[in-house]
Amino acid sequence: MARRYWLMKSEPDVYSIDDMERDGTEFWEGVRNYQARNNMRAMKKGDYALFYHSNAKPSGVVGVVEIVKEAYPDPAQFDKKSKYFDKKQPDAPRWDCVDVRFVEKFEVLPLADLKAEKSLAEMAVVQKGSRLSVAPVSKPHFRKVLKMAGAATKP
DNA sequence: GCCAACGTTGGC
DNA sequence: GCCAACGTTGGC
Repeated sequence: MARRYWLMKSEPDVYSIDDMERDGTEFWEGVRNYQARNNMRAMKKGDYALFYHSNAKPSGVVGVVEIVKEAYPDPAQFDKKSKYFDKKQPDAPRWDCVDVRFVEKFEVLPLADLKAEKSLAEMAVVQKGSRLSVAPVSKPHFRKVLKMAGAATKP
């Protein structure tokens, strides 16, 4: 099965690419949107994802991570102390997370640059009002973004 | 901080 | 099942 590609958003105030680099491997908790969750469930070990900073100055792609563990129930949904605790269904897991490993960090490639690049017009993150925090990325788009970012990672 | 674009909830 | 109200995301 060929490797697939994704984009994962995180607010740097909550969890940044620098945190990712420091931690090396981390579980991607707190996804509370069904479409995003379903995308995570489709992830396979070895897939690559663009690490995207949202609500940042500027927002944009800042690095690459690799999926190292496929979807399993997000422990945060059972944790009363977590802000991701699921009050509605604490006994019936609805939410999943995956484990990701830091691969590369680069200079932020701003959303404005992605929007200005015509060949990326179909990419989910540049669509108006896109709120999807975990989205698939086509191989050509993934390659293009890496190239624009001057990344060392080879798809 | 504002607000557009969604997604979810809940009354009916 | 409809849809208004509400909550959240995220660019600017």
